[in-house]
Amino acid sequence: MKTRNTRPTMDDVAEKAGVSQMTVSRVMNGKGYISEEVRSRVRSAAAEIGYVQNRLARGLRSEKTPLVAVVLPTLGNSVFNDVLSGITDALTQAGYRPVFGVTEYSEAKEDELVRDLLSWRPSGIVLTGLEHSDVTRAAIAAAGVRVAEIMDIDGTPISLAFGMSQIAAGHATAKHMLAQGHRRFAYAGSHSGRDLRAGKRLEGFRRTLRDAGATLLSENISPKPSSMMEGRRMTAEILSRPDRPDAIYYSNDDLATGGIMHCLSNGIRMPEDIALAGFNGLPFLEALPVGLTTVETPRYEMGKQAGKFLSMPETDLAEDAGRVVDLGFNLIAGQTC
Amino acid sequence: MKTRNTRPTMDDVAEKAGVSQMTVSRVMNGKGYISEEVRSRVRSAAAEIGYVQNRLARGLRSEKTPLVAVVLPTLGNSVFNDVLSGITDALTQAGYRPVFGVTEYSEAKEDELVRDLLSWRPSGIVLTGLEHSDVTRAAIAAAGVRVAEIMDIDGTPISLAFGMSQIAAGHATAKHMLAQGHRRFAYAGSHSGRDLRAGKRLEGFRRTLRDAGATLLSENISPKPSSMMEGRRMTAEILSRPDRPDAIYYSNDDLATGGIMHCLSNGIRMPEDIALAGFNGLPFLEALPVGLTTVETPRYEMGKQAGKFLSMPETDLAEDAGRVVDLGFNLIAGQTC
DNA sequence: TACTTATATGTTTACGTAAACATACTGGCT
DNA sequence: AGCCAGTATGTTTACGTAAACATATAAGTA
Repeated sequence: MKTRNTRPTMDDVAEKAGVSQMTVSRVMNGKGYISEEVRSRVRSAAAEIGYVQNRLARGLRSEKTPLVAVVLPTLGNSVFNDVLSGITDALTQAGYRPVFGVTEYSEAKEDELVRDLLSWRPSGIVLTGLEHSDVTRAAIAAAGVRVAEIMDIDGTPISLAFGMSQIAAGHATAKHMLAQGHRRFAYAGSHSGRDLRAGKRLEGFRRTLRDAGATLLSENISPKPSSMMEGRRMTAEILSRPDRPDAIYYSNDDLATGGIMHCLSNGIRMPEDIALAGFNGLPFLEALPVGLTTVETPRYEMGKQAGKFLSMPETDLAEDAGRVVDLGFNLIAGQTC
Repeated sequence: MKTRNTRPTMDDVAEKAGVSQMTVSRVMNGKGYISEEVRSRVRSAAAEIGYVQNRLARGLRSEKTPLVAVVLPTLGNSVFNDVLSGITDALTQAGYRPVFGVTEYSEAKEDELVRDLLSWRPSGIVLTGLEHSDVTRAAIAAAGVRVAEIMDIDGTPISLAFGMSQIAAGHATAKHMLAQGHRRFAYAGSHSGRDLRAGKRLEGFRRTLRDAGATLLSENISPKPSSMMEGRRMTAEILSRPDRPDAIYYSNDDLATGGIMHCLSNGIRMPEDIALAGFNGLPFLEALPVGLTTVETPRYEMGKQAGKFLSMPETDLAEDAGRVVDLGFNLIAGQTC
């Protein structure tokens, strides 16, 4: 008799139920033929001794796990909260679990993180954006996991991307601002410009201004993470310069909201004195005294669809390779421009 | 010779480097004595064939994993984004990874989720709040994992809790509102009242009103998740009743912000016509036209400390058992009461 | 009747790793 | 010279599970 003080295993359940370990395995996983009588005997034996399966052993033996690695740049922006929420909902529904980490917009950290997450032998991985190092690409290819890239569709995905065109969003914003008669622009971004999606929006924005003959006076990039306070500070600084713009494009709503705060506190009229535009379409904007012009994005949906894709029973990946699912965006014309 | 098309293992690295598998293991984990020469040979062999360790096998053999299970009620509230962010930061620093799931404020789902997460043999688990079923308690005890409970300290933790007194927060808010001369109150909550922390705040609030002889006219609980829109709707409804309160206590800032929106849209003055108070102290409140009276909580810090605790090298758990770390809160007196 | 087929269970083995237990070679110290 | 401690490696084994391959009984079919 074994008086181990380790956690009960299938062998313990088997002994208790008077069957073989394999029979217990079959009952637990609902595979193969099991008589009702044995099934219930095993079930109650398991319950009685408090058996909990060991996923490590299961994953090792079966060479697959119900894990999906999730790589996000940050949790400091509620955008990724929505994305993660979508992913989690979809995965949970299918019995999968997310394991995740944040890169803080650093490629080196992404490499490291992806490598680490792959060591759990997940069946899928969610990456943010389409730009990834060769190291990461190689590691993913070698691991043979399903991949979903989210947020961006301007480029060639490894497998399938769920997102929207960041360039088009920048373009749309510029077009809207130009249509309101603004000609002298400034840009305000954060994270030292390491946010590549923001960079693409700026690219689309810049190009559209150039085509229209308008000027982008300055591109202001803070090394800090984005926040309302930082947006406020940056706005104050931009507006204090001799070469004053008549419109500011922010890389996101947090910064832009800081801009609104600065203007309200200083009696600067929007859009007469200065026009502002943000990006994301966060819910709290509705409660602001001034409606911010912004671009609403299907964040939850991106996560949801990516999660669904990764938790789908094996479909033919080849046919999806390089494809893109454009979930679109929605320019919301507010009162700031 | 083995021409497998599976992923490379330590055996493959060992063969390539001309050493034993155990030596590879030692190099990878930096344990035991290894000569510089062999170390570099193994390293380059591993890099060359793209070896990635198998954490499942490692965890199975060593009977421990660098995983921490995280159980949150929802991701639909940015509060838990901050908490998760703190947890993730602390864990990542220590080389741990979070695996998580959401309960949607359901005890049954918590039981199921905890059981599932424990099957990964995590070394620790983060739970939200102090109320857990016997099933969950038993499973955790049997698993022998370290436990950190967050958000709440009103009760007896399984091991160690990082949070603040929800009851005291409700009390403080009531005290503040009473001091402003309000006497007739209404409460607005969400999630069908399944949010137990909100329940405790209400309890503290209710008790304080009673002690002061003030009346709580109605407790309005929406079955929906909290959101600004729902708060707005509820506020409209509460204010349309014959028995009109002169103050509303909301279970959180989202609902309260909806209240502000309703008042602003309908020319209802705050606090003259109606006083409002929320809970959480979310950053976006700073950008609202009216400063909401609320209670700011150390969300990130709760997560951070919980994560740190769980990723600490084995400390004596017994001495911590049942202890509580009160991270406090901060009542912010705004313009709404 | 013999022979398939469906049902129900058992036995053996391998998944990749690290713990436990060898083994062997160095150099310094008695 | 003999011995011990430190350094550097190897061999065997077990972690808990499920795949692969038996085996056995009952029921249906040629």
